[in-house]
Amino acid sequence: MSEIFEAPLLNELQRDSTDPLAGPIVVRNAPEQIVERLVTAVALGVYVPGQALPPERELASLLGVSRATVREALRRMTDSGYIEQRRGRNGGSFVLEDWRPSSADLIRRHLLPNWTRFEALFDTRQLLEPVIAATAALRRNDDDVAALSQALDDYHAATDREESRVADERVHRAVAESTHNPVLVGLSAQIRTRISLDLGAEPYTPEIRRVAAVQHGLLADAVIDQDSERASAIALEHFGLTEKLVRDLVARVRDLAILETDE
Amino acid sequence: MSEIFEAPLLNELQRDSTDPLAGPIVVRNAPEQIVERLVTAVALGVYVPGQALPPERELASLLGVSRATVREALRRMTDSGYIEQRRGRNGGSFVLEDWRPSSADLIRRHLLPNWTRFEALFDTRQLLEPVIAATAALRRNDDDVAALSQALDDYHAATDREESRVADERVHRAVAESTHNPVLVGLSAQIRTRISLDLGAEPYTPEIRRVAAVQHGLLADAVIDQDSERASAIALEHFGLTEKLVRDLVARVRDLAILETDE
DNA sequence: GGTATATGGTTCGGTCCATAGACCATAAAG
DNA sequence: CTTTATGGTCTATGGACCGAACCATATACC
Repeated sequence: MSEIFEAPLLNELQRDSTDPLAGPIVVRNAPEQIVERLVTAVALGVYVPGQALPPERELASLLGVSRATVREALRRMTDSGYIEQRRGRNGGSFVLEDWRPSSADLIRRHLLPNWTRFEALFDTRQLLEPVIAATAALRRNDDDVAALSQALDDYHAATDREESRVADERVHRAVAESTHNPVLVGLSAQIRTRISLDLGAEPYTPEIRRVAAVQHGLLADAVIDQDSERASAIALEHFGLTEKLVRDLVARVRDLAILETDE
Repeated sequence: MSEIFEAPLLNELQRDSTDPLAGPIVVRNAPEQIVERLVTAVALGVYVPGQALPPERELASLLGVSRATVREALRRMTDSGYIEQRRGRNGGSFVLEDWRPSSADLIRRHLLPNWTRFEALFDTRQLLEPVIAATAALRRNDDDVAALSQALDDYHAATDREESRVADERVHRAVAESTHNPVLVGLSAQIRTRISLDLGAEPYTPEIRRVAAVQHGLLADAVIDQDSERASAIALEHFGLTEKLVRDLVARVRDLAILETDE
């Protein structure tokens, strides 16, 4: 009887949710969704630049979709310059280097128009992550401790920017997973992905990496020590820092945009 | 360049988000989404039993979709027994009474199989709502105070169960909106809707209504007084109460299910 | 009573999306 | 130099959604 309720959980959050009938229905194409998943996978570090995605036939089977549909998704990513497709044996769809457009140009084109949505996202993260950290500290078990330590080690072993970014992602995920609440894990991951994607990774100057490294260590330690208050405080500080960085960055770009003549 | 990123915000949260490639791609039909919106609208009290939804042609234009598609959605809702369609002038799609299947039967069929997802939802709500309440207390302005007072008045003026449920929804929404963060408003509303839908409204025995009424008043007062700690504490207690009620309910039903022979 | 009107009910042709499967082209492995 | 794993191309089929017209019915209004 209620089979028609099997709907996605926390969907359509960009709409003004005060009137459920406002706004058009958008059917999300299969290729569209596939692009989103693949891009997310790269953003989360499942595939790194230079690496090949699974072959088309395998993707089709993994995603329960025809090969033509997978190809359409990959075509769009190729067109947008995010992957490169090579033929022949040992061919495949290879993630390109530097496909994150973390330039002032991107910020002007994408970030400024949607600025209010962004502020809400950052705000939500800063409210949510301390709770997640505190909860993680209260609920973490031995497996979580192991995962946290491992993620931290990887983080410190990271040499270049890309490795560092992937390790960063893993630390935050390990914390979220220590809550043992899949909804929270998903929320945290999606907010991170969204911010990371739109920004072209969080601003990762060497200086930031040093500060973040310390904070990650403190955060993980607090969770391991089951000190929920400290975990919460550190998370608040950590995400407050990244928010401040983005605000500074945007402010600078905005000033630049005012000085320049519009293209 | 980045136009392919214009994707829904917090989507696909039911998937295991550790591997972005796991799980099939599901294209969400237009009718499917329309059903979801209409059902949500009723759950939120935009339309009450006995009332007619907008005419098909108007819905089609509102939702930016063809009339055939709207009709398909309404057909499904009719088939499922949620609305009744009447022809002729003054006809329309009328919300049926008692279409919330808050029976032990529903719980056995729907709630028990998805129990882990449900626990995560409740858990998330209990973690999130105190933060929302506290933030609302810190940020509420005079308009919010007016909205809160109005919602509270409506709540106390409510006579029957249905009115009470609608007013309940409005109180919680007024609190969420006092945070001035649309993402939080959406999250809170969607968690509430989902729980309410799957449960056939939260368990609303007269006794609960009395306790909830008091707590709602305290919550609104705390927000109005800008006392974030009290707001947070009351929210924690309030949602802890509803969670406990559901757990008791389910436990009772589960016991019944064990005693009965399976159909 | 009769007519106008607002609603749901039905039908038809068109377009686009996705599927399934076969086959071609290419480059590397063996 | 053959095999093989990959991407590239084509065609046929089914389904979803659209747009628009037209039918059926019950009420409002004259």
